Amino acid sequence: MPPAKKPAARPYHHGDLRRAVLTAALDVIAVDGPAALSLRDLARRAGVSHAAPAHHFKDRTGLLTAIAAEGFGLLAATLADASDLKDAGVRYVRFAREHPAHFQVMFTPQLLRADDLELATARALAADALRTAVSAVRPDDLGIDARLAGVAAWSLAHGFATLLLGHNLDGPVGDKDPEEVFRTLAAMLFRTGGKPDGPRS
Amino acid sequence: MPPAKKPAARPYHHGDLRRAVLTAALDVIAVDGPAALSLRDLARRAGVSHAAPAHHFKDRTGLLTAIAAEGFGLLAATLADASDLKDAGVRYVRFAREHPAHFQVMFTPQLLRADDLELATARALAADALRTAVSAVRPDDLGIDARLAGVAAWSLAHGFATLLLGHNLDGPVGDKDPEEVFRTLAAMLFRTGGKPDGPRS
DNA sequence: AGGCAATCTAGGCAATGACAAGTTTGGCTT
DNA sequence: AAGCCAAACTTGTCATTGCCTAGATTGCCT
Repeated sequence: MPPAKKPAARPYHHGDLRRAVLTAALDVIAVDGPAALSLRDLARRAGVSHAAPAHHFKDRTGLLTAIAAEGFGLLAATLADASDLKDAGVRYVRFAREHPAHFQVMFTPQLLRADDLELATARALAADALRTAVSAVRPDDLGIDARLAGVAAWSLAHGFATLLLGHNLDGPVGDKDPEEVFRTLAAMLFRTGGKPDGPRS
Repeated sequence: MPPAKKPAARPYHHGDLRRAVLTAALDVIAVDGPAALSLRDLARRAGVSHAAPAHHFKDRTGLLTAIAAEGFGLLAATLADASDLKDAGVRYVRFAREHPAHFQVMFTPQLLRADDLELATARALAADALRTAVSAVRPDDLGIDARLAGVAAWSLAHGFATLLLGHNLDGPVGDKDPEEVFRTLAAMLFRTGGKPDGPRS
C-alpha cells in the first residue's frame, strides 16, 4: 500500500485553515448575520478541533476584525480604478452586493477591535481611494466644497447599499437593476446628466 | 405610620418589568451594540430572576423585535409632521441620533422576527409617513418620478445617519452640527436652495 | 371571599467563548 | 542528515448564556 496516498484522512495540519475559516464565516454572515457566527461551528465545518480557529484569529472579535480589514482592502482596490465620483459610487454599491458579509462587518464597529493595525491600515487605504475620487469633482460644479460633495456621495451610496442589503428597497426598486437605479440617483445629486431623462428646462 | 411605605423590598411583581427591560436593553445596545445584549444581564439590572424577561418577550429575538417595532412607531410619529421631504430627511437623521439603539435594531433584519405583526404594522406606518413626505415633492421638479426621489432622499438620509452613528464622519464633518450638514446635502439633491449657495444656471 | 390568569422564581440542559496544557509537524540550522 | 524549535492543531475545562419546564406568588375580577 502506497503510504503517499495521503487521502482526505485529515492531516494534522489543515493546509489553509485561516482562509477556510474566513470563507465559512463569510458564508454564515451573508445568510444569517454576524450574530449567528460561532467559532465552534466554523471549526466543525473546516473539520478541525473546536479551538483551532482561535490560533489564527485569537477570538471572535479577531475573526471579525480580520474580515473587516480584508473588506476595506477589497473596497480600496475596487475604488482605485474608478473614473469619477459617480463611478466610485456605482462601484461602492456593487461591492456591497458582491461582498455583503464584508460590508456588514466593516460598518459594525461594535464587533471590531478598534485599535487593530491591519484594520486601520486597510481603512486608511479605502479612505484614500475615496478621497481621490472626490478630488476629481470640479469644485465649482455645484458651488460647494469637495469635502461636502464627498460626504454626500458617500452617504447616498452607503445608504442605498445598506437599504438594498436589508431588503428595504424591494418594493420601490423591484426587479430593476440596482446599479442602474443608483446611476439615476447619482445623476440627481450631481446634475451632470447620467440618464437620458426627460425635458431639461 | 403609613402602610403605603412600599419599600424597595422587591415586591414579587416588578410593576413595569417590560418597560424596565426595554430601557435597559436600549442602554446596552446604544453603547455596545445588539450583540452585547444578554437577557440574564437585563434581568439582573431589573432585579428579577433570570427567566422573568422571557415572559414578556418570549426570547431574545422577541425583545429585539419589540424594540424595532417601537422604533418604527417613534419614527412614524416623527415623520408625520414633516413639512416637506427635506424636513423629513432632517427628522430622520435626528431620530437616528436620538434613538441610536432603536435605529440600529430596526435595520438589522437578521435579529428580528420577520413575521411579527406589531413590527409589520409599525413598519407600514413609517413607510406611509415617508410616502406622504415624498408625495409633497413636485414631480416635475427634477424630471424624475416621485418614487425615485423618495429612494434618493431615503438613501441619503439613511446613509448619512448610519455613517454618523458609526463615527465614520467624525473627520469630514468634525464638530459641525450634523443636522445643518445634512441640510446642505439635501439641498444638493433637491436643487431648491437650502443653503445660500452659488449661481443657479 | 373565591378563583383565575398573569407575573415571577427555581432548576436544569445543551451550546458557546475563552483559556490552559499537551501533541504533532514542517522547516531551518548546524 | 540529525536535531530542534516554533507554529499549527487537539483535548479538556470553566463560566456564561439562551431556552425549556415546573412551581410559587399576587393582583384582579366576579
